[in-house]
Amino acid sequence: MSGRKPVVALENPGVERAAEFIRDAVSERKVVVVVGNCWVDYRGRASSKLEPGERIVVIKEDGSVLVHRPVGYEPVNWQPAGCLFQTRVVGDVLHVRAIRRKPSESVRISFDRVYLLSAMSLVDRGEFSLHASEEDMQRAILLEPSILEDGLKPITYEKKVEPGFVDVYGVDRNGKLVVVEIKRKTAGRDAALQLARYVDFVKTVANREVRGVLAAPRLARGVQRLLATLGLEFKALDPKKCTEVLRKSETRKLAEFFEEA
Amino acid sequence: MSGRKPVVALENPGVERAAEFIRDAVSERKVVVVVGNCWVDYRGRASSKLEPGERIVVIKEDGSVLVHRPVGYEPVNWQPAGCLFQTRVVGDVLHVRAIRRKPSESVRISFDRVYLLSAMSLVDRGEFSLHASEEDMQRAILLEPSILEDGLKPITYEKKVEPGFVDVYGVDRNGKLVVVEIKRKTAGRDAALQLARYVDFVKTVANREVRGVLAAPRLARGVQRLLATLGLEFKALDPKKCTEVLRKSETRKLAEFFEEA
DNA sequence: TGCTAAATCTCGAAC
DNA sequence: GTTCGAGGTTTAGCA
Repeated sequence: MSGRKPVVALENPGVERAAEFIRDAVSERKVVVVVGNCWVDYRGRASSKLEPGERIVVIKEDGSVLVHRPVGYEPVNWQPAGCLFQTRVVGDVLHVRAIRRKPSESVRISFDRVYLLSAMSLVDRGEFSLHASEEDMQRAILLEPSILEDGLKPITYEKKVEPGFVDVYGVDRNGKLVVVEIKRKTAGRDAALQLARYVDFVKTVANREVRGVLAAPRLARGVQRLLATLGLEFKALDPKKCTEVLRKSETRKLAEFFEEA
Repeated sequence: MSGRKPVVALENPGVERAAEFIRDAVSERKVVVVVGNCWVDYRGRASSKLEPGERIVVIKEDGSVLVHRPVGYEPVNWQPAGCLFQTRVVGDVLHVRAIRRKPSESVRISFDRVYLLSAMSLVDRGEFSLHASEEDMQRAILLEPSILEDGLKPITYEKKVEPGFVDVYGVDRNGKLVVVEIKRKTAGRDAALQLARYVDFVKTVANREVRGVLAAPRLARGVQRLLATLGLEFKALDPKKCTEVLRKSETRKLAEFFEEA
């Protein structure tokens, strides 16, 4: 732990020193950050020219490049992962060129001054998750059933059936019963089978046709076919859209909703 | 020039020192770059959680924030310009919170170690231009006339006529003469009137019917009606599509093209 | 101000 | 590999 030095930084290196440093760092798959006065020429899907100014340039270990001005969310120039790099000095100017195949394009960044140059070996295994709880998604459907399908009218939720609880239970625009199973992330075979059991149970109790709808951000591989076999349906439901619905209707309470309906 | 120090950097500052440094830099509207081990919680249009890992965080002078992992073009977390910042230390953890109103959201970045911390006053007045010159668009039409309309056959280009030069001059699928006027951006009334003059000239010389086509990314307001009045046509032509055509056919030379035709 | 269309879109999954 | 669709999309152009 104490032996590791994740970041090495140089202040105001000459362009020759900087070129050497960048070449080494890129070949060692390190992340490189360069702050300096530069201009940029891009040619590929489109073409662009950026006149000189002071910017931050990031070269990542996967070969992606970002040129950031002092303002703005977006990079002014960039290149996605997979670039090859050429670094060389011509006169007093350091040229860093990122080359990409398919589509064939290149970004050339030219520095006449480098203020800060650093190379880093970053360890980042942290998981990233976008969440919207299953309960959030359920509440969103109850508040705004049209996000699932037009004309859907929820009757109850968390209804007890044989094997467990039906997430949402309602009637579609044609008066047909609908059982909805919600998954907050990719729905697997288990979700499909669980829904099938619920549908079967409701069918025997109600003694009429029942639709089964699996609502999830996406389906796992092969589950679409399984659903077809089971006579069930899939409806893509974006957790973020649910969060939006909740935010917009956060003044309306669930209780009020059912009173109105 | 020699007195200006655009970038100040600290290596391995403690979190207390880092907090103070960031507070000062942000209040002075400097750009701040932090490299360290951090985790991120976002709540707003959606919600997200990023487990600990080593990343690069950039806070720009306009109040935008970027959290970059060691790979990938896109930031894993971010916030657009206009954020307010809270920086504080709790225990041994440095929390930087970016708050945005409308939509109300916040990103909290928590560091337990900072490897590199720098603040910079960058001067960037350089102009950025995405180009596809009018000449590029002309060459694209000559190489691939179908991007304008099927069956179009160019005869010459830059043809001298009374008031100037016709960009492209050709014959359509029905053998009718066509005069094309190209504009690389929104075409205004002037472009329409210029085209009208060219068409009139060619009509008097050729003594037969002549179509006038204005090729541009779009029309300014009211120009569509003016074109109709003048008996001219508009064809949307995307500069980027032209660049694509040129890239795909860059081995074919213009001369060869005319020899083949 | 809100909507619509484009972006050097990027990114990932399905086919 | 290519195509298709979503994104905390963002951003720019108009009604």
